[in-house]
Amino acid sequence: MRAADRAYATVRDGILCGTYAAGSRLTETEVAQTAGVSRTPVREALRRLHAEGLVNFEPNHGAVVAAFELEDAEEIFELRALLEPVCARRAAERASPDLIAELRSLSQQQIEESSRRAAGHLARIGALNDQFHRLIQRAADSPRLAKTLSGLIEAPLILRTFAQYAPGELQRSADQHLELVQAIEAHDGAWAHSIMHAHILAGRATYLRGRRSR
Amino acid sequence: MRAADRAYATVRDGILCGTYAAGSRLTETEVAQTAGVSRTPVREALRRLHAEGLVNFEPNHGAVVAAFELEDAEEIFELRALLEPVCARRAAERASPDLIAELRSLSQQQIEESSRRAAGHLARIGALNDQFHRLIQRAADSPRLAKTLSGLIEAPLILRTFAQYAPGELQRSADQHLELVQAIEAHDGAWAHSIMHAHILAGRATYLRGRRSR
DNA sequence: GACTTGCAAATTGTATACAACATGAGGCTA
DNA sequence: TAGCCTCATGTTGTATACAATTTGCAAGTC
Repeated sequence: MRAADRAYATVRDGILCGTYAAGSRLTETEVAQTAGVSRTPVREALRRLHAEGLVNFEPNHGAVVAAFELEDAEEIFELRALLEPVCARRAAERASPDLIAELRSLSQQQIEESSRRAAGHLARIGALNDQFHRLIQRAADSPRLAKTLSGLIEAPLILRTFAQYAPGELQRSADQHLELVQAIEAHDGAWAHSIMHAHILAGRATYLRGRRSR
Repeated sequence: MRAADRAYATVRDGILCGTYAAGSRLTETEVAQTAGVSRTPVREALRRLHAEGLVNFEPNHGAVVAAFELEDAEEIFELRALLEPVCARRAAERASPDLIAELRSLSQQQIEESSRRAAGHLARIGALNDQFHRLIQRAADSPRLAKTLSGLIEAPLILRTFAQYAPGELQRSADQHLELVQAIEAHDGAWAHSIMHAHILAGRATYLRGRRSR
């Protein structure tokens, strides 16, 4: 693994896990020591994270961990509600049987986890959810769409902290994934578009409710 | 100006002007010598250009200038047709009188240039067009939307080479800009959305026709 | 004659040393 | 005492030296 990748992973994980709090400074030297590399690859990693919106640069003051306000969350959900349905429609028009099978498997695992609710099910569901959405992106076969969305998917990993699922919401989310698989299998772009749109808006509502209750 | 910025500008201009042809390699040493800086800022510049989609990295083989195929153009127009209308709608809901005045000024200059057709009018119109679209983005006040679109606006600067305007198309484009200003001034989001959508699709048609005629 | 293996050149990746710049504290002066 | 100036410190920005990896070519062998 390249040193730049190690530095990138170190900082990214630190941000997503909350080790690096929003607003805290990331000096190159400190990150370099933490990751066990020199400053050069650290600079590359920080620039990459900046491009992804996870850190900001204050001029001549280095990098700070990006803070996500309510406004940012609204913006992110608005863009996802716009782009992911298009992704789903393209996926419905293009997906191969193999890929559909994989999607189905993911959504069925998610349904199981959602009904069993065994220890650590939230983390596992989160991972399954990510995999599902990324697979849809791959099926959409649009590099620029995928790149745009990846910057919007990263952030929710932070936002997720806020999500407090009401009874039934986990189940609904999993059910929507399954319905999306059916729409894609039927190569029905409009159906896929609609259900994905509803899915994102439902997620938005869950997030906002969770946030208000703090 | 920082060395990294100089390196960035050097390569970017080279790509947009066609000095660096699509597919050609960009070795760090060569770029460093051309820009008159060391390799370190060149690396940063190339990474930035990669994030913007203007260059690609072949593993352990350095950077190559990105090539834009018909497929890429289709993808870019599809995304612009999706995002720029939303931008216009947001602008209509938010724009200040000052900003509207600026937009009006730009579109009127464009109308003049389009009817006079003096020497070099195509270049000037291109610049005015860019300014106009970027100003709409600023009015939309959505950093992530702007960032996403900037990566899609860069590419058309290359694609523009293909554009061959039929008589009246320049005039129509300028007229659409003016109508957009009116929609924004009326704070009519739906109107702004519609006219921008038509505007992008018209641009797409012009591009595709120009491309086919080669 | 074709394939493999080893070497050399070139290029990227990394580390470190140095320069420039901004910042903040402390003392000096009015 | 308030304001300003100076200097020390820390951080980023840049250059360069070095390491590691790859690629193409050539020579040797089967």
